[in-house]
Amino acid sequence: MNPYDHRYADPDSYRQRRSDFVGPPPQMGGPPMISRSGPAPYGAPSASLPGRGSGVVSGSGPGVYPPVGRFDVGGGGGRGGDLDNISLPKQDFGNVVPFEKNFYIESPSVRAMTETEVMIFRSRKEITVEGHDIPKPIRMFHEANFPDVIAKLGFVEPTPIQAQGWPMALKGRDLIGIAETGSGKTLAYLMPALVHVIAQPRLVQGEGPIVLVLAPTRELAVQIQEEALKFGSRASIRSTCVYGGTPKGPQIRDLQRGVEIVIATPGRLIDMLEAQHTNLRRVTYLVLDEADRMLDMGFEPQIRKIIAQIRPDRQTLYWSATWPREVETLARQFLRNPYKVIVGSPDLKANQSINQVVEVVTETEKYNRMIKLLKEMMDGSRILIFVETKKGCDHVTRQLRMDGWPALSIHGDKNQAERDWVLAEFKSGRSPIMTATDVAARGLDVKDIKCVINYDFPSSLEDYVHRIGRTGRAGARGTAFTFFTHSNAKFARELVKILLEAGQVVNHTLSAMARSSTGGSGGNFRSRGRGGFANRGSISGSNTIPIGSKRQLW
DNA sequence: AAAAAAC
Repeated sequence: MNPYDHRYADPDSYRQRRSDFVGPPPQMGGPPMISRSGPAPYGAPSASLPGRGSGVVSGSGPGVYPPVGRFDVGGGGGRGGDLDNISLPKQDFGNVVPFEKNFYIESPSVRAMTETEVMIFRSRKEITVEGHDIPKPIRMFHEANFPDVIAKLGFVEPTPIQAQGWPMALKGRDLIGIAETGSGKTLAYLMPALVHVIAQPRLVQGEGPIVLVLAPTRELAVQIQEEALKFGSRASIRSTCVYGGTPKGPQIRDLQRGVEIVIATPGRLIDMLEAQHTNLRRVTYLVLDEADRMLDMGFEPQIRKIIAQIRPDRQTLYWSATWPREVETLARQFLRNPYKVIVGSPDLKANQSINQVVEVVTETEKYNRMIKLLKEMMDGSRILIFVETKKGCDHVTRQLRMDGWPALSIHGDKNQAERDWVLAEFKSGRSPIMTATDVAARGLDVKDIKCVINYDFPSSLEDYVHRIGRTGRAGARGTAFTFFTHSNAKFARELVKILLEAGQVVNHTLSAMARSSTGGSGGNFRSRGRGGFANRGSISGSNTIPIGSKRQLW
């Protein structure tokens, strides 16, 4: 029996409710209804995809796709910079009421583990731990001693990050959790979050959330909340998602009715705080998902602002698949005596169940190369194509459609209604090809993505790892094709390391580039990305390596 | 020489 189970003895007083933000609200003029009969024949689009409210496509071209391009520029105005100028009222945490955060009850079976058994378990699961007073890992779900109300969810064996992360998080300690994409990180922090909420005094009118989860994209925030709803509802724990590009009304309503868990993107949350639609005075469990991204230059000022609103004795948890050395110092500014748990190699690592194929090509060869790949692969399963810029993304999408491929694109210059719609089309398989910028690089869990194509190499190796991690999820296998040009030479060495570590065959042109490249780790994380010129001249000729045959690919 | 994140 868990000592905290008696709290919230009257779960009925919690009105469980689904948020209604999924799907384009009509007032936004979202993509209209789709009428289709049966799956689209590939290579010959017969689907009558809708035009958008105001911008119906001219009838020329193959099929009537929604226009490629941006629909919502101008309306939104500048995000980012402006946000950094907002200052929120300073909070006084001098006299806060203490709260409970240590809920871990070590099971007898866990206590019985000898140090040797613990070592063997950790080494077999490739778990590395740091910190003081580290709890033993659990081997079975029931050993976490979750409250009954959330314990009966049918789990048997926790994933490695959960096996070690749950006891750590349940102890109420700060935590840096690093594990590859698709390894169960969301539940690794959501389950302890539910336990945490159950043990806190009930919310009263005017109080903000107890748990705050921050995420770098709107789609990811929505996805996390879907999980929070799925598992929180059993314990009558309410959650909502606060993010931009969608009307504020419903979000304000949720916040004011009271929600124990808020999942948010930083901009809209700051907006809500400024307008005093909510406050963070009751937040005692803070999660940064994709934490390295949340702490990079674009986000850091906003994160600082938000964290300054939260009591310093909170529990703070960072999660990511990638954790560049350079963020650690900054990251620890917001942590107290944290644990660190790493699953797999502490180096930058890719998911082992992904076949990674890198081709060295020239810019002009990319498109035709991709078409060849698509022809080999296209059987209706999902293919995700990453392009570096929004403009490039539109360009590739337009080209694909003109050639008859059922492609839709998602990026940050499209309005949220279209982003939601495109993602839904891709998830359902109605539109099996999605082109995207890095808005889709992190965290998105779409089932059965057969293949990721990096049409452009990303601006960091962390992004590479996240992008290819959209395939090969939850134990399935996947393939990632990457076009690599001379201008990417500075990444060659590190890329080869990642490939070797994942047991991949490295093509010799890339090896040659790695040997002659001056590029080290790609520079400092916080200034990485742009700048730096490739080491040209050391590579001669165009060295396209033929891609493998079909059977080799999956 | 970028993406993302508010209105």
